[in-house]
Amino acid sequence: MTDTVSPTAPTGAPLMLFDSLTRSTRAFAPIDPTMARVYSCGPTVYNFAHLGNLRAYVFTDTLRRTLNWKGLPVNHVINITDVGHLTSDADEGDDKMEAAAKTAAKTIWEIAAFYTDAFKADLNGLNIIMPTIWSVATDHIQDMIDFARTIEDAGASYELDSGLYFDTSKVPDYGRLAGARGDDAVGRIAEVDGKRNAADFALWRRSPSGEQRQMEWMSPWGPGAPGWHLECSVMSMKYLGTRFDIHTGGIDHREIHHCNEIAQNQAFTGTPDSGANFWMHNNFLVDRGGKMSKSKGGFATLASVIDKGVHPLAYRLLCLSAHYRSELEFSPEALAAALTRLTRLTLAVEQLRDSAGMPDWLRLVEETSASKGASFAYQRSVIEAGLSAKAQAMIVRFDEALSNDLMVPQTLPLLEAALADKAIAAEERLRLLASMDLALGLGLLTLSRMDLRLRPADARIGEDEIEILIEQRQAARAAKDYSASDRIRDALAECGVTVMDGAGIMRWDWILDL
RNA sequence: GGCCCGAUGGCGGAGUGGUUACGCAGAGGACUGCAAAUCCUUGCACGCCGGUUCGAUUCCGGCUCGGGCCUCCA
Repeated sequence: MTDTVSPTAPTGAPLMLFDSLTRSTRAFAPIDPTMARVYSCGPTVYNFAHLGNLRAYVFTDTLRRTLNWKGLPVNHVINITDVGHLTSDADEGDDKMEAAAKTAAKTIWEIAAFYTDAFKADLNGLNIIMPTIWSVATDHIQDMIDFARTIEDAGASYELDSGLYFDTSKVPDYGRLAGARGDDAVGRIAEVDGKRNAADFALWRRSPSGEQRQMEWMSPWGPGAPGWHLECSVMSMKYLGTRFDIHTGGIDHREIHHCNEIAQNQAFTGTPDSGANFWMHNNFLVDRGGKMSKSKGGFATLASVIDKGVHPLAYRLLCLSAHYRSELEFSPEALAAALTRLTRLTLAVEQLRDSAGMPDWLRLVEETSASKGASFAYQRSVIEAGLSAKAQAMIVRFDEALSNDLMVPQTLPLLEAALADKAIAAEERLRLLASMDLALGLGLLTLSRMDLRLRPADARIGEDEIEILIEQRQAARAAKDYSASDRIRDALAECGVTVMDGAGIMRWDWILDL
């Protein structure tokens, strides 16, 4: 899914992005003016992604869509970390994991494949554009060994019984990304005997003698597995070059993982370059207890959200309602609010589509986006051709918010105002929606109200049965037998169904039970 | 223990030295047999104590509370 487009310089307001390394917001300019190169730290695939994990990819997707929307194609790499630490994982008691291992997958490799697929399915559900390249860690073991060797040759490592370690004192400015990271601030790290500096980390973890790991490879430092910081250095450089535009990841990577990655990059290239021009970190999804945990609560995964009858795009909208650098407080109520908001947006767009018919621009957009490859720049040119001055001004404001370090929460009121502004022709409002939604990725042009009616997993009544009861109730109402019609309505409510007489073909919906 | 961040109405969440987005919920109205859905209107806030200032929710200091990283983590 590369963006196949005639490259254009980014348009509109200058794109300002916050760079964690310099802790400042700067104008973004791609190294290669025809293509932005972005690397995103991906998931470790030994379990389902929970909603907090997914927020990172909604963020990355928003970044990518914004670059595209502003006219810049993106070469995007996401890694899949399938080198695990299963031998020492004290995190037991996860039924899903065990159950899945027992039923669906037998080997560690099958488990990785299973959760990789599940992850991709989640991304699909959230309208997240797939990366240009998925890079799988275990496909790059030899690259990692070669990379570590270069670091060793550069004299930035040393060997201990437990493996090959990176000497963080050999690199300038170690820990800059983390802010002043004192070498004495060790806290609760279990010390490894012989480490020269507290912050030193493993490049290669040698298997303990006499122990066979589930995943291990031969190396100049004996059998074992690569240190996990290695993979991102290796794969980002392999696919994007020693210097690329943006590296993204969760804020938890800012202090350690990315510091180590930068150190490796510097030792490898023999330069003070961090490797990326911008380091961007999304903040956490939290609940009242704090950072969303792996196994707590009924809403841990996107699948569980769907099981509740909540459309996954409601979760995307929830993510979009907060800035990526702010913590976002998750609760069933917040999710329900997002679903209601999404529903009303969908309704508004459906009405616009009804009154706008099928203008040429819309047909063109649907054809070209369906047949893949049409750039946002091209689609925007089609959509926005001949917009009135007033509508253009709305696009400008939208662009300004987006360009201001992805101020997406501020774009939502703009979108809603555009949809509701009776002073603008319906067809033109639809154009505004079409353009804005390229960046927002809610899929509103094609989403229907009916799509949002998701059957809860625990529903106890069939749709056919509901339709029959609805018909009976309509008949009773027509006969003015209101006690009968109310009885049916109550019966449906008992089954978790609400009737909506004034809602056209919808007629009924599931009652959310969060 | 070390380093760091946050505190906005019932909930989520923007933003600003002086007129304080937006969404959800609530309230009122329209519609409805009554509801629901929808549409219109609308009340509600800036943790505490000082300081700077003509004026602070916005700047500074302290406090309290909450959270993150230091081990794998989005």
